[in-house]
Amino acid sequence: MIVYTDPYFNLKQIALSGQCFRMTETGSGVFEIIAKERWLRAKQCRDTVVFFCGRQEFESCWKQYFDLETDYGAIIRKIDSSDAYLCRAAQRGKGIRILRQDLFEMIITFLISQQNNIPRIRRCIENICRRYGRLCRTPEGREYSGFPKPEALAGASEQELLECNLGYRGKYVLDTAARIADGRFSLEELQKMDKAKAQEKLTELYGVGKKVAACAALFGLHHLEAFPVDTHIRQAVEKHYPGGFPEKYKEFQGVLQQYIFYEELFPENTGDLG
DNA sequence: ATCCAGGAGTGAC
DNA sequence: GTCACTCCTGGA
Repeated sequence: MIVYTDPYFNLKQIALSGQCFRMTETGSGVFEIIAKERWLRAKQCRDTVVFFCGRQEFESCWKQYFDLETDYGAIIRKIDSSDAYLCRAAQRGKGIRILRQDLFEMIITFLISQQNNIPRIRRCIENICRRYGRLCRTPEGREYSGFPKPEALAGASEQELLECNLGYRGKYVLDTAARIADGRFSLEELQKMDKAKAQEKLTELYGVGKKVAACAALFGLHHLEAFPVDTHIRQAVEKHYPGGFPEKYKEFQGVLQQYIFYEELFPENTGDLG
């Protein structure tokens, strides 16, 4: 087990930030996270997080997953001190980090997220994981399902995906998984691509528009300048930045988007430190 | 009941 | 390029 202390790392805030749908709080401050086919339990108390895993797994997997090498304090210090709204949002959501999640998982996840609510997004994802993901076991022997590989999802039928509760999004997921599985669409190329170009390329996928592409780039490619605009963000930006979101934040505006999102959806005391 | 939720595709103009 | 309409579903 690994003990890690950082004032800019809060599991509860990350869980509420809407970037990870397979992270659940199973007890007070205790979280279980599934990423690809890996499972982790971690417990937070104030600024300290205990990872229930070995040094090797922490170093090779979770340290990177939680982006622990990036200095989020440095990002927050770049916020204009005269911008009271952004300062407050960042202060409240300072424990959020941009997780380095799997690109395919992010594309499918945010395809499902469109015109959808969080509890149902979770259910949809669990459904496809149970049906098409590899069955795995926690160190204690409990079963869980990994996120399906492109080939596994590509082998689904539209009817089956309907049964997984995906609704009209099923055909998007099916076509996208098929194109990635058979190589018509290369995720490897996307990794090497210029950042602006990568988002444009993502929208070539059936069912992927600007918003989903931005989410996939931010959470799956760690392109911090990707700025997903949903209804909440659009309203907040219109209200606080009538001239548009400041250009000076461009290279890390995806992080700021997370702070704004958290501030708008969880104002005041909800979702505070665990 | 109607509306809308963390959108995108399609066709009409 | 910009509408208006539609797509499943469930919760308010």
